[in-house]
Amino acid sequence: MPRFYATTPIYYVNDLPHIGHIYSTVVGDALTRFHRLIGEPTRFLTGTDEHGQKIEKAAAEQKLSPIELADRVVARYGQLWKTYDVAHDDFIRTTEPRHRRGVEALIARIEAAGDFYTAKHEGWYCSGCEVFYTEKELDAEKRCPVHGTVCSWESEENIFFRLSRFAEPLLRHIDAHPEFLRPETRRAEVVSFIRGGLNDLSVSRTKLQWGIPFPGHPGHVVYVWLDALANYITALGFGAEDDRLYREFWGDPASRRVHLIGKDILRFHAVYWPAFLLSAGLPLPTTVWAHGWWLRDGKKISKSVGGIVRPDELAATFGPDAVRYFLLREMAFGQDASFSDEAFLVRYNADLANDLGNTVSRIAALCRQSFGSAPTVPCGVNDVHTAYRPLRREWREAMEELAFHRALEAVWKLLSRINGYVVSREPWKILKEEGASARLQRILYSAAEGVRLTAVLLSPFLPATSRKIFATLGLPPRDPDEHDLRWGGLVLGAPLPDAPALFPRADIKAYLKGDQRTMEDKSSFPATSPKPEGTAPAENPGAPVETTQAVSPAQTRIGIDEFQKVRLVTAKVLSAERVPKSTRLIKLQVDLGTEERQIVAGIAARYEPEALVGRNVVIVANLKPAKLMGVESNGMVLAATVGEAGEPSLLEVAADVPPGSRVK
RNA sequence: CGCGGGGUGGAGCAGCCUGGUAGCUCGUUGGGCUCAUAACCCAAAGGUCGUAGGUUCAAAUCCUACCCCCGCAACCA
Repeated sequence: MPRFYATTPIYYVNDLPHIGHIYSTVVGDALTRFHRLIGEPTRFLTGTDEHGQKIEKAAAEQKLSPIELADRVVARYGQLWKTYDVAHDDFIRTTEPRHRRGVEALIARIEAAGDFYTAKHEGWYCSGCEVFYTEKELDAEKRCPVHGTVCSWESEENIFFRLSRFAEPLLRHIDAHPEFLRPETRRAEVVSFIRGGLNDLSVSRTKLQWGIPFPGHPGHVVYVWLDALANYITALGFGAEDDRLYREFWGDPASRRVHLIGKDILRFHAVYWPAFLLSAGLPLPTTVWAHGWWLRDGKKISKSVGGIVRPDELAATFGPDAVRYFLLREMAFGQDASFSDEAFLVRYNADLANDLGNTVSRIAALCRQSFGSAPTVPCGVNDVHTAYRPLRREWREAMEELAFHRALEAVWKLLSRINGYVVSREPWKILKEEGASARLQRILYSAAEGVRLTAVLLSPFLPATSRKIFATLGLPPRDPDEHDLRWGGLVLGAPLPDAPALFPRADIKAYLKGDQRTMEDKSSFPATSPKPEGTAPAENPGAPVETTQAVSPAQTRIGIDEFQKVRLVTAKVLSAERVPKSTRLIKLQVDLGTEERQIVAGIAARYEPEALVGRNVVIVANLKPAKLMGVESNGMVLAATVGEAGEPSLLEVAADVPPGSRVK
């Protein structure tokens, strides 16, 4: 029996979980639940990445040791996966001894293959990415392409991995295994990246302590990605005395090994990781599946606007299964999708309340009214049964392609057939006319059995709901197995408990209105904590969408002394012009009374330069100078940011206030 | 030539890899049903599949060029 192994990225613990993490994990959960359901020995792994500079830093900022910080975030993940009914078989932390042993074993093999060498490494280093960039990859200002922060020229003695050796083997592998990189567009991306040439990769660091000591090289710590990627096999016991799981789920050529990742970490999984494995002489993953990103209302959330909490709130109000459903149904797996409250609510009502919930309660009620129990006469030939088989195939084929949205569509077709069947047979009329006849028994058996099968097909996606439906039909509420996929699993004459509605209809208008209020309430205090320096959403493993869910609990107030460090003064705009080629920036000359200075402000979206001249504004006077688009800015003009788009609205000061007046 | 995504009935999307009657959901209209969560069922209206070429017996799908929109970054100090 072929084995199936799926992994999520391991999540970086400098940040609390957000919808991207939830998505990757729910996808992995649905996928592995499916494989378990069809009877394959299956393993699902998730975990956390706990080493690296950023963690050291983030921990220091919160006055914690790195491991304390990690423990906290891990606990949070634990709760979250429990809430979302995630049935992972293992949770790996890169700080665990078993992981370290495995990494050491992996490194030993690469070492033995002769793919490490030591050299002095100089280059442009981004502390955010923990990566050296080539001249070519940076712009004229030497800014990191991911973070946009300026990289520094660093020099250190490093251990290098001969990545360059693997360009050809990788291309050959990709070519020979169409299923290796999915979807197709990602594959093309990787091929062109490899064709562009691979540089050897520095795989050790001497600047930090928080990592796995590099074997045989005191003072060196293993590069976080080499460390992190190895989790996929260390969690299976690679390098341990008992490596049975490794041999079964990874070492066996017949096993399927699927990495689910966000498209932002494609390069690491499609190039570096396979290269490490090739060097070590180990099997490669069968598939690296890069999914898209969740966008908020069609756009990524602006950093300065502070985003709005959703998944948490929606899960609390409508249940985690509703969120799972939305995530899996709404995204065409592989592409980007948009998360909006309205879309969520529409799906919730139409699919979950009307189609699924109503059908379940409708059939259960019919049975209860007719027989006071489940039907007592089975039926093997009917429209529902006829519809079921092809739909089950459709469901299964979609799942094999990880097309969750299509698999769910197939399930909903079944629901539709059940409803159609019931309407055409009008069991309520039969009950009046002939009572609980054998005919009525057969009809309701067909419908109820259809509902049971719906619950089975649904179990990978909505495990809790599936169990509830089982209970409603008088069956033991458990996770189904492959035998349950066959027609005829209903228990005849089972007592039917009174069951509350699975998904009570939502009043969309009321919700959206009430929501507006909570949004405003929330914005009245700072919802986002300052991000660790150099951190951008894009570098988190998983699909990064920022929500304030990723907020640290520290909403500390500051003392007056701290506030007074900021020198706010009024100023009069002398002249204003657009910064060439820029869409948002305006260059201002302002009069501070005692001096004149140049400030660049990102307000062009709302203000015409001409309209600014002569205006009194409030500025931060003691801000470090910065260059924006090559133009120097010596201060910051204060403006309110309005709405999700963050439109600027300048602070007004009465015309008779002289320039240079202190604001406090 | 910065990177990426997209342009398919009123809205939101799938289909494109592996050419062969254009599909789903919501909405609209008409009808049915009254068991069920004002739910469910049936039917109808509604589409130059961004544009122009090309390949082909056949193109939403493959190729070429172009247009437009969006995200990211460059530019929120």
